[in-house]
Amino acid sequence: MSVSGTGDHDTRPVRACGQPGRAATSGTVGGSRYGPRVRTSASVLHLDLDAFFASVEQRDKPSLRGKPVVVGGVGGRGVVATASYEARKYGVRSAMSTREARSRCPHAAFLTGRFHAYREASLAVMTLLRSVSPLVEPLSLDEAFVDLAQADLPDLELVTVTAFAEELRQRVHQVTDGLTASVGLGTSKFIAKVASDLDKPDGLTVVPPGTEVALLRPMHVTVIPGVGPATAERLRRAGIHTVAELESVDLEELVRLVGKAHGHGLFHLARAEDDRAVVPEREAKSVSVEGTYDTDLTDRRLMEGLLARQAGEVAERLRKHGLAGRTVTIKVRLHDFTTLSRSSTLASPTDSTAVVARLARGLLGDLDTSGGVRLLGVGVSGLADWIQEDLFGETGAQEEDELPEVVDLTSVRRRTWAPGMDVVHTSMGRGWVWGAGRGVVTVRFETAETPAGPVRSYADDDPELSAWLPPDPE
DNA sequence: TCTGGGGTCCTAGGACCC
DNA sequence: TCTGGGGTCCTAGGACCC
Repeated sequence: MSVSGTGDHDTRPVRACGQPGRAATSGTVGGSRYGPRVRTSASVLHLDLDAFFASVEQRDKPSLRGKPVVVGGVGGRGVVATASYEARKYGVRSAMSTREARSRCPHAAFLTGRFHAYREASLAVMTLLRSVSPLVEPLSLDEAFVDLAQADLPDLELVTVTAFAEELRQRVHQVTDGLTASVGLGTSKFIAKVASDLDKPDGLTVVPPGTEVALLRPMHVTVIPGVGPATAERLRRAGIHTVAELESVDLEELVRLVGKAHGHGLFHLARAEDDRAVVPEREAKSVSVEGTYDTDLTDRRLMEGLLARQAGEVAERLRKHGLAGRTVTIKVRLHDFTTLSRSSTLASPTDSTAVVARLARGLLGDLDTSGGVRLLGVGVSGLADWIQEDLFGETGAQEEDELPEVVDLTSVRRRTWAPGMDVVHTSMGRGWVWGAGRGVVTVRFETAETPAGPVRSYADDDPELSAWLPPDPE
């Protein structure tokens, strides 16, 4: 265990937050998620499992222990997801191409991921953390914040939280059958996360309240989350390298350099001002599937087939989670790595393979792919679950006499769907046309179980829908 | 034959409405 | 009436994170 930032108690005015654990709201800066109301105790914990994927492999395969292990894509265009500490000695790093990792460390074991095993280990850790505090915010399979102000502790004194964190690390080791974790403790998410990085692997770092700024000042600006290569380069050109230098730049100048939201964020984080709450259970905003192919694709029919398959995977995941979305986006990376996206938004959410696939195919049609394509992807965003989406259900179902008059099916013509007027029959039963556009018809069903919905979208050449339609009069 | 996959958030311009 | 804005939604692209 180490305690950072001895001495040098800076005189930064800290506005005390009466109840240390209370979920803090955003600061005074309009729209910014950061503000000066920092906790007075080091009650935010950040836990990071060390070299997670590689460690799971070494745990499950004793022959790999003590040896360089690289987990990631093993194909021609694969990259490293995690390198064991033995492999890092040879310069192997996350996000490096597997090709380069092989040349740096040819004798390493190169493995594709066993995500089932990782998910299982992750679940064991997250379950442990949730048994300790209701406020656990996972960031990925191997990382989480824990709000100790909501944990069952006698107080939040430094000695108390430190002993608690040390015990927690040991319990992680037990429930995962030997994995190690690095832990940071601080007065905010930002500081806890910086702290967990200071003593890796298998370490604990506590940043005492009041010492944050002194800790950060000599560090490079890239310690700040959100400062990646592009932002670091902009700052470098302005002569800003360290947090101390960043702290000396006024807000207007920062906004001019990196934009409004980012500028406000950097302004506060450079002063260790971060009152973001630990938020458990965030709702998904999008679902997507993408793939990079070992050789560039040139055959349009093949691309359409691959997109259709991805559309099926996306739609299946949507249905599995009871979600549906209105916006379908395709992603296309050309041979020269230029990346394009095209999207289209429906009148109402869909979880249908046929609808997503059809839209994806149409969107691909807008693009020139003659030079070859290395990546294809499909995503759905604008998510809502059915119950939330069904606004009529919220406000009360439409009464029978408010429903539009039934239109004689023989008068229905494709491409002239009239929302609220036309009635169609599908395998789900009779429904009203709810929205129409871009070759997609959205239907709202009246059933005994769900008087006001559900809503479902179909392509207008979807067999499930069109089988019931009268012949096109044209 | 450098450069994954799953996400989140932000920006900027145009359409459209009041 | 020669000249508005503000708000929201949509689209495309980019930065960033693990």
